[in-house]
Amino acid sequence: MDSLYSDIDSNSCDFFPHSEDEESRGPRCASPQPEQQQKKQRRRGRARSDATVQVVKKNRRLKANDRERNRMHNLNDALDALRGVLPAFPDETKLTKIETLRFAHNYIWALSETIRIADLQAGKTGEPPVLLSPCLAEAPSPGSDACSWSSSGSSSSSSPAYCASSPGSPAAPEDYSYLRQDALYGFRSFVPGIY
DNA sequence: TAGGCCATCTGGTCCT
DNA sequence: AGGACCAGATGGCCTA
Repeated sequence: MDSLYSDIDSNSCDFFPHSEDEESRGPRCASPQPEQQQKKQRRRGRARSDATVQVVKKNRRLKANDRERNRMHNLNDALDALRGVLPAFPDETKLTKIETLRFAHNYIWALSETIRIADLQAGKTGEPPVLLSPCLAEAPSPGSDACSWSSSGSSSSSSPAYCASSPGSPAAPEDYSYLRQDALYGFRSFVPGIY
């Protein structure tokens, strides 16, 4: 990497001719040459243009690296924003990238299920449908105590517990443990073939 | 020390 | 042509 630039520095006279005229006449620093030296000079001229191309390529690469870095930073910012809207875990450990995506996926699924079951129950009882349980509606804010996210408690992917059965009486926090458990560990049973 | 996670670089491909 | 996107490679840091 340094060698490229050190070449340029050491041969700065041969690079970046001031004009096309000078280019056609040969290197600026060159003195009148016999034929053999002129051939040599042509080779040097070729080498010079090659090196110029190298420099241009190098600059493009550096710019591309910079863009790629920014792109990845944007991606990480978006991932952080996603972590911000997901329920915070009691242990406050930062989710890895893959965990964040998996958890978000399952969290959306769980919310959808909550709506679906609430709709079903509303249809049974004749009550107006409950879109979101009071508990779950408050739960997503990180650090919120409205629904603490217990790592203990029973979890069942086939028959998860919901606190929306009685809108006026939020269920125990343990009812949401399946969310966390399934999000990170039992996720595959929910969405087969996602991996 | 091995394995996981991450940031960065890089070359290829596609799109505008 | 240049930028965006992607995947592979690499090296550093951290943890069990």
